[in-house]
Amino acid sequence: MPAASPQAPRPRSGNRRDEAARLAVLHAADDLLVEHGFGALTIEAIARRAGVAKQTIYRWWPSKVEILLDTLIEDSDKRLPVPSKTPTAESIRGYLRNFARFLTTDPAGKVLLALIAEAQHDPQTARSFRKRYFDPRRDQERDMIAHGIEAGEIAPSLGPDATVDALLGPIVYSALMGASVPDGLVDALVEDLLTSPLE
Amino acid sequence: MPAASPQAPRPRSGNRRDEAARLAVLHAADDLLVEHGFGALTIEAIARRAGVAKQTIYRWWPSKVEILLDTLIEDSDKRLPVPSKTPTAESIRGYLRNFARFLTTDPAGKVLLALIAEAQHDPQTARSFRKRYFDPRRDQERDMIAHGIEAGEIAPSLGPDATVDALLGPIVYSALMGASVPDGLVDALVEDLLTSPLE
Amino acid sequence: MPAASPQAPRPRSGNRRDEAARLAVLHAADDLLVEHGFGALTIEAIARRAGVAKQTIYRWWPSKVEILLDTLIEDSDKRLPVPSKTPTAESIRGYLRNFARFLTTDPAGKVLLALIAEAQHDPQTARSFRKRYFDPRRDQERDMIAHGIEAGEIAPSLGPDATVDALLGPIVYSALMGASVPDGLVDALVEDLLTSPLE
Amino acid sequence: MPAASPQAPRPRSGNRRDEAARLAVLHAADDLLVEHGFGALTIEAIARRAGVAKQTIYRWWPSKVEILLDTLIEDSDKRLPVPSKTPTAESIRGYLRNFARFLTTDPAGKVLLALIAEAQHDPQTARSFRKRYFDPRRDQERDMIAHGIEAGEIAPSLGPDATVDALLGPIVYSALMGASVPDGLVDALVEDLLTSPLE
DNA sequence: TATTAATCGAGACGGTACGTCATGTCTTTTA
DNA sequence: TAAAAGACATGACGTACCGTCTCGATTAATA
Repeated sequence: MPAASPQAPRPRSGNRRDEAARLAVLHAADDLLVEHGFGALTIEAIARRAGVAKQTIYRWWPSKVEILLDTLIEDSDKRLPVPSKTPTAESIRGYLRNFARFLTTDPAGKVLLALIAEAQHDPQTARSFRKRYFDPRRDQERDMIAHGIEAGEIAPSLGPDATVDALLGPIVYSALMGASVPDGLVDALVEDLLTSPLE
Repeated sequence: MPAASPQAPRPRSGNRRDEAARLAVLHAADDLLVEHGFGALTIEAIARRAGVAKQTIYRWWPSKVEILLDTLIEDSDKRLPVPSKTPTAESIRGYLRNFARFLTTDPAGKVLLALIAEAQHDPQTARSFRKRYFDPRRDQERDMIAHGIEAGEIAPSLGPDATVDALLGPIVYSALMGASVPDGLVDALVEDLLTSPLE
Repeated sequence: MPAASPQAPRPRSGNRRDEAARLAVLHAADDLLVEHGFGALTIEAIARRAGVAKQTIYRWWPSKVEILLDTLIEDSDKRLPVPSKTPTAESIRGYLRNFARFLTTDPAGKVLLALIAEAQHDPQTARSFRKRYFDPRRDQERDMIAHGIEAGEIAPSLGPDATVDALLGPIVYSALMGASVPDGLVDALVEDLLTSPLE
Repeated sequence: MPAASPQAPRPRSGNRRDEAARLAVLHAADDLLVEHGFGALTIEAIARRAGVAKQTIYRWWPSKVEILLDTLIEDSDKRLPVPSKTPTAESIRGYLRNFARFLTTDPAGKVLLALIAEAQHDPQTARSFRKRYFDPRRDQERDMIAHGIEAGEIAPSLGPDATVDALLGPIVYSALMGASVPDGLVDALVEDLLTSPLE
């Protein structure tokens, strides 16, 4: 009835995948990362915290990175949507500010930074991260810029892809270096990069 | 001439620190990172490869990160100097192009990316990286921009610090995502960000 | 059917303790002690020789001494039984001769000597040795003497406990000093100590 | 005059062997054994405690066992002399009582027990222990018994060597097992073993 | 009176073993 | 068939000592 108090052990599942176990793993991974850092994010610790057998994790996820990707994709779809219609300089600036906030404040931002980091250490992570997170999102961001150009809202001197790098790069770079990202930086980037020098 | 053939074991040092052992460790760490990735970079593996006892590593370095920092600092001082005099848009573009090349091509660039990554995973690494590498270099980069402004060579719309982020961020971001960094991106960044919109 | 050739790796166990691993450890420890001495008896060497992970040893035994105690108890129950019924001077002499043979000839005797030795070096070993081996066996030996007295078979001038020391002490002492223990010594001890001076 | 306060470091020696260093090593080894057990008796610890360089120890002693032998020989010559003249049952009993006291109470007794133990673990120790300590002392003890027989003071049924084993064995055995050695045991051994049954 | 030679404290060095931890695979038991 | 439990082989962790070595200083005997 009261749905899984910590005392009463989650009921064993039977022969279908146990959704409660899946969620317990995702939350445990998220919590461990935020609370104790990537170093504490071991399969053993996740299993311990989730109250789940290691084998259950290995059965459904090939690595801890995939667990993080699951949480990241879900969270960033929810809290960091790419504006898809009416892409104006204004809405783009809004996205960038949200992106900066996400990276520096949101717990899910820690997950993104951790995955960017882990992708440097491990090629399989790099592949999976690009395929499941980065490439789809980059496509949306590129489209955002491209549509803005088509609509005459913006006139960057760089191509859409390079423009995305030029806008997001500084934000990510600052966040990686542990610095905050002031709104002024975002505003100035939008000003300098999205407005044609001829205007 | 005779000087340490590979057969003849490196002469034991005695009372003072053994420079040969120090270099062997630095090179082993560098090589392992480049050849087999950060995952293979264990103290045991470094010791094995360098032909050095683990204790010798622990005696002189508090962590493998510090070993990498030693190599990075040495290499980037050598191969990625920040232009200190006559900072013109031209020389700044040269530095940025060199930076892009360093990050994407130079083995030491892998070290830098690995350290940026590891700094996300471990706060102590973050501290050490900032203190020993990032902060001093950032100071030089900021000065480069500031002197350029004073000399009237450039007129960015952002402050010196933000300008550095805006220039380096996209390069780092692209490299982190595994992309190459075309000269065109660098040139356009310089064009858009260093030249006053009024000119 | 052919049951674990050396090539075919021992089948992994699963949930329950692996009896094959347990035996492999006991035999490896025994063999190493006999072949290369106590100095070669390291946990690493036992694990290596048994084809077992160190952790498997640490999981089940708190120290290498306990491994030796396991083998000693099993072996001495089997090959050095204390005569429990009809304790005559004759049967006691038989036990003492067997004891001398065990100490000087039987591989398990080396284990006993090693444990007596290690008990001098380490209090925890001393405790464990007394509790698991010495005290129970001493109880049996004392009973043997006491029953012999009750039955009128022997009439030692010392109490049962001291009689045990007086009989076993010289044998152990000789063995510790690397000397053989001639039957004559045993016989004379029995003659002098178990027979009442009045007879 | 005040001779080496702990603050003022012992003066460096120069060309000749430094007697102060030698004594410092012997005392440090002794103290460490008594205070912290054989396990704490490492060359490093001895050097640390003695305020001496490791090399100084290795220069003069081939192993820590030889250090202990040095102290043991000196101490037992002083505090456990074998009665050399007028060996009566009485003086022999006195020696045995002293021996029991030495083993169970005297710090040097700990050294003897430790060496007996270590001799079981290491053949080189066994050789050195026999040659430097056990054999010479055994010679004296055998002579003691033999002279007593010649003088008609005692009439053991065993030969001199076996008599020594029969007398000392129980004492050593009890001490090794951590038990005290009551005077009664000694007296009874003397009574039973040194007096001819015919008397 | 210098020089030589041995000793000393100090401590770096290449190693081995320690006892702990996480990995990913496996098996048993329960539902 | 899934899941909890947990044993297993593997291998890295960071620490402690091992025994060897080289240093610079000290001090006594030799030249």
